[in-house]
Amino acid sequence: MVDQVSGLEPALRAELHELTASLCKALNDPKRLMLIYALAGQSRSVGELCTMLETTQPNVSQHLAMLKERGIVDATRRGTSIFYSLRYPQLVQAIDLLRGVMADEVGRRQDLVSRA
Amino acid sequence: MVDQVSGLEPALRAELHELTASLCKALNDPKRLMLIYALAGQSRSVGELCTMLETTQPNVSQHLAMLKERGIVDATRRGTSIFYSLRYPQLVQAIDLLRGVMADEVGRRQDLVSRA
DNA sequence: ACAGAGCATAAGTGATTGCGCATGTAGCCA
DNA sequence: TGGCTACATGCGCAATCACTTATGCTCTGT
Repeated sequence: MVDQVSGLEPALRAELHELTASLCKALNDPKRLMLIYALAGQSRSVGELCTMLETTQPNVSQHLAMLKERGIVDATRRGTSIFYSLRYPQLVQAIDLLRGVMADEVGRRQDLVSRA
Repeated sequence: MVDQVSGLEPALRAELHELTASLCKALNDPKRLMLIYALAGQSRSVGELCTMLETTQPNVSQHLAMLKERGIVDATRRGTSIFYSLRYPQLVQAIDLLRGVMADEVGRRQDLVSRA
């Protein structure tokens, strides 16, 4: 896929990077990542998510609204509650891959420290 | 890995999400994504990157500094130039995975539009 | 030592972000 | 209908962001 990207017109390539950056922007907040992992495998109501994240209800709703805008998450009403679910479960795998890179880097830094 | 995450103490889990979010923050800018893809497979000088990104030299330097802080990128001096390279080539694969999710979502939205 | 090339850094600015607080809205039950 | 629960939304604030302009630093060649 890298070769496909480098073969694109600069304008198209920039647009693609813009889209990808928009997705990454949804992932650049710890609480949103917690939300995504909380929704991995099962849908949950806003109240449940508030308890899990230990934060206020408006705060959770705002983050959920952003994830919904980007199509990352789906909302369904059941009674008075609204249940959210992940639209793309593969997203969790992608984040895990990023986390793997991060783990390597953390290990490298600890090596540097212990060697000092 | 999801199960490993969900088995962690809440505090540790939050810290891990903080680290991952820090990495995502490095990816949430189109120009930084372009930098990463420009460095995929070969190292490049700041001047080269300025030409490729069509932006000013301080701008590129600032983005590179941020990527370097997070250990995403390495810098080596050769003469008067400084060459940057990707420290974790797997990062590109991870971004490609994210891009795949994005492509699915774009297709879904186009379906919605054409159906209206 | 000096001039210039290549890059980093500092300061200032407008725009965006996450958050708390207050309020609005939709469904359930008496 | 009224009141309650569950959630969404609007507003204001402090913090952060990306960018431009100006300046500093580090090498190389003379």
